[in-house]
Amino acid sequence: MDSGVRGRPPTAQAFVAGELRRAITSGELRPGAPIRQEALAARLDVSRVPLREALRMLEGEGLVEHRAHRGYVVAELSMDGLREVYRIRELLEAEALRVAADRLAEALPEAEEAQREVERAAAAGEVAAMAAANRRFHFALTDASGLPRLGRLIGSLWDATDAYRSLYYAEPGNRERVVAEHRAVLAALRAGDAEAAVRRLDHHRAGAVAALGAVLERP
Amino acid sequence: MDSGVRGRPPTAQAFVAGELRRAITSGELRPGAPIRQEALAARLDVSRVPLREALRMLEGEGLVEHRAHRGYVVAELSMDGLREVYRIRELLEAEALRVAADRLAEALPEAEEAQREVERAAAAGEVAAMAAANRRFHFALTDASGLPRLGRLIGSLWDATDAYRSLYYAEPGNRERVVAEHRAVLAALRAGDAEAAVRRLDHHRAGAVAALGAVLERP
DNA sequence: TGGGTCCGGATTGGATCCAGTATCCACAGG
DNA sequence: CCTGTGGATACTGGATCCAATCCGGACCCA
Repeated sequence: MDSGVRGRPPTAQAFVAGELRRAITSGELRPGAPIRQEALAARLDVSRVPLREALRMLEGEGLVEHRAHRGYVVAELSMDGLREVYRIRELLEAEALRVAADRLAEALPEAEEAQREVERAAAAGEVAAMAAANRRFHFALTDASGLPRLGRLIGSLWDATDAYRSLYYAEPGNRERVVAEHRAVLAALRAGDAEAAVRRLDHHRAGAVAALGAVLERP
Repeated sequence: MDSGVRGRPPTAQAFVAGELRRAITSGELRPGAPIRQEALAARLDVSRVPLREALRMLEGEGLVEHRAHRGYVVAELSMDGLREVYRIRELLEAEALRVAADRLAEALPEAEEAQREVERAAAAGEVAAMAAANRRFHFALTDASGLPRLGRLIGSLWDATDAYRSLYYAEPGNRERVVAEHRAVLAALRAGDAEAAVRRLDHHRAGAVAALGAVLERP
């Protein structure tokens, strides 16, 4: 038995992939930034081989892009791309919620717990913590569908915008809006009204698109 | 300038990825079969490094699965998984068609061309050619939406069932059914009725699920 | 006889080294 | 002054070699 260190991945690839996800979603690596393999590998204390495999994983998740002989770049999102991602999320998350309709009561405690953390982090201005809790909130709902592929797909759509999400959480107004919209969703869920929850999630997303668009259109 | 050889990929990874896709979708590599890296690398005359990166790509596309220190396996699909994939396709392809509604006239020639090839291959019993033409047919429609992410997503859902599709094309009855259903879709498109096309595509998919289910439930 | 342990082969994961390609800049020519 | 060409350089892509892990079977012991 090894551990004591809690859950360090069993392969270097997995470790590197995790670190890169964190760096990208936290804004440490900005969209559009090129990824210099040698430097990164040295920094993480692995060779370039597992780094490259990790980058291929992230490419599949839409977090980075690759061009032959020119290397990897942190994925950028155009305004059109942003709208597309959110439109697809609208379709898939609505489906997830409808499938989960009868099981939503079971998912509620988890969502409420996540929401408490969202509110705490929002008030404290802890952007990274808020992003993480926000994700927990939403996935508590969609995962209740019990459809693993659907969940993974929705997850990858979230990933595609994570790099920007932390940027727009930086503004207090956006954080407050998110908190309020989450509460509206929760209210619908407590009332057992899945369709109302779907509508309020749509509204929530529309707000996010507007705010993200503002972030995205500046340098 | 090099060529003459038509379009051999610029990297070994891309070449290997292409070969693997072909092998999997053609049924040469069966679902559930383990992938022995050394043997495959030797067979394709590359080292294991580009092979592993190619496998990571295919993992992102859902064609293979990976477990640490135990290697890659051609992805298997349960009956539930199959239904899930087709349900998601239903949502996304309907969206693509609706977005493309006004541009469908432009996409028609490509679709009709593909359909001619589908019919030829169906009659000749050329399974692989039929699978390829079938894909061209469907993507002529969805690509008309002009939404690249949506197109890629739908593509990856197709990939997930490709390994089985060629198995069920092996039966003449299934081939004839596909041809007939495609004709119905085309008729709706020629009439400029996108909603009717959506309904007929739904019907087409339902037929596929039934037939695939039969294939999937036997050894 | 059943179960657990330990060893050996096979296979995957990782590091280092080498080759090929793209980019950038200097410089020649118009 | 601008354009195009050539070469230097830095980076990515690939091959080989080594280490770590898993799996099957023999063996020992209760």
